[in-house]
Amino acid sequence: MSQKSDVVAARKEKNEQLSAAGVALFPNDFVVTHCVAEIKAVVEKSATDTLPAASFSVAGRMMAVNRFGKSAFIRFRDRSGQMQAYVRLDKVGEDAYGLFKKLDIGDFVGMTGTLFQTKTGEWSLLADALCLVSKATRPLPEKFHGLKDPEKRYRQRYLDLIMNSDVRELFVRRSRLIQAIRNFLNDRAFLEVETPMMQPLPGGADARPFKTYHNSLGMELFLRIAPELYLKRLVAGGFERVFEINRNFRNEGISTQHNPEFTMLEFYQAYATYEDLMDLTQEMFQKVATEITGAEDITYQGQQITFSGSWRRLPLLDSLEQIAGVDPSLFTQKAALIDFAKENGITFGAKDFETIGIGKVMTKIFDALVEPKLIQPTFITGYPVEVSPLSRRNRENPELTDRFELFIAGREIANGFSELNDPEDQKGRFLDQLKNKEADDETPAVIDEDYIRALEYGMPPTAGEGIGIDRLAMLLTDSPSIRDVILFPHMRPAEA
RNA sequence: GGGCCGUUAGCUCAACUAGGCAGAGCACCUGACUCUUAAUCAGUAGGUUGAAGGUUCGAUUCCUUCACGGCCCA
Repeated sequence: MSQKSDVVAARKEKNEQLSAAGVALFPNDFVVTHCVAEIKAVVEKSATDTLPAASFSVAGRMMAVNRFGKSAFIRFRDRSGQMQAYVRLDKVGEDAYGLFKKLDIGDFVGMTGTLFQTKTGEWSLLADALCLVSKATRPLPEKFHGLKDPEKRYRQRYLDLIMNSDVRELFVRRSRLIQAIRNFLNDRAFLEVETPMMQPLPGGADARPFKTYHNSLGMELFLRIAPELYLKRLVAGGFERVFEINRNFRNEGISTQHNPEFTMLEFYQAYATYEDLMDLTQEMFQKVATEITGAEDITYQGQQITFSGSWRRLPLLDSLEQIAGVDPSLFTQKAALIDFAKENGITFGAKDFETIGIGKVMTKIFDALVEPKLIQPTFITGYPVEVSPLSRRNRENPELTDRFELFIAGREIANGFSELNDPEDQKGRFLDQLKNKEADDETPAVIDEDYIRALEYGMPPTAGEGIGIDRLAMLLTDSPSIRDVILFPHMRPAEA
């Protein structure tokens, strides 16, 4: 047996001894009157030379103990912070001190006492009483180096959170980010809704879905790849401003940018256009960044990024010309454009090569040569109809759509467009999509007729947008990997 | 899917280059200590070196396969 088991076995034996001596290992009757932050606030308010006479009852996890025989310092932590307590035999008495001597780092203790200042000036709790609140049977990782192994940090996130305060703060920040977005949209009369995660037809994006099965209905269902088609049904239903912050599932590769399930904000606003949403997005990011980081400028992986001011808006074709160096005369010559792509090391699947449209070639070139260079927030506009099956056509150039994507730090962060609300055009686009779809049995080869029907009842002109919350969280927490901003990133099962 | 790197005590890491008894710090256990904060001092104990196989008198070290993870690429 390993040492770990020996430590655990030793602690279990100790637990039995404590139980036999009448000590409850997991009581729930300790009454907490203050959290650490509240106690610290009391200290702040008091005159420095006045001892607050009040008594405080506080509970927390023991993170470190310095023992001196008949007294000891404990560093303990609760949700609000960490502080120190001083436990003395002559204050807590023989029984409590005897119990305390048997406690381990990692245990939860409850203490009642008054405040005093140590020789070094640190305000500490002088315990009058101490009890065990919850016993830890496994030892915590080492206090100084903590837990570093990334695999263990992701698999046992609870340990990561116990040991690494920066991780704890990061996830608090993520939570605040989502709250800030929610407030921003609520303030603008958007209604938060929930739409199906399990869908009979996976739609609203181009991605491979996860399949599942409903036993009593005897039917196949798909985890959603996007909520889009349902949210627009709601707009047709009269909810003119809706949003949803929830999980999407895509059955594709895993990387520092991709987790199989990820969090997406989608919102729809009737009587708005994609241009309105660019303004709104800019405002949202500026407000949220200020709220979360305290400034409109951030540093991401060593790069200075500023959200302030008005962001660059660049048509896709112009970006290909200016940043990728594509001669505009190629924009109408598919073969020549493919040659350009190949010269630049862009590969096409053999099947792709026959059926690929010129719009798709353009976006491939864009992905390879333009996207990585868009460090400062940039809206790329005017995507080809071919790659935008749900977007409204541009009035002047019906081969392009009224759509934008937002890029920051070389990554796609958001995607928005004026919605296509012409049911005939929409149906035609769905049918085209179906025609060009690679033959696979992953997804049903049928179109979402009910969505078409909803459009046939009439949907007001609307603009909608999706924002990747995980990627935004990465930016605002300076995290290199999406796993760092997802509490439980997907992992293969550990070896038995 | 491909390339590179990693996996050694509960945790953080040595030992591998050039094969020769697997080590340290912290944690644990025993003892001392009533102002420490990586407390200190003394002592004890803790290992299937990710798994399987191969080469060898001898493998943590070299080779092969596999598992899991990290980074990069597709």
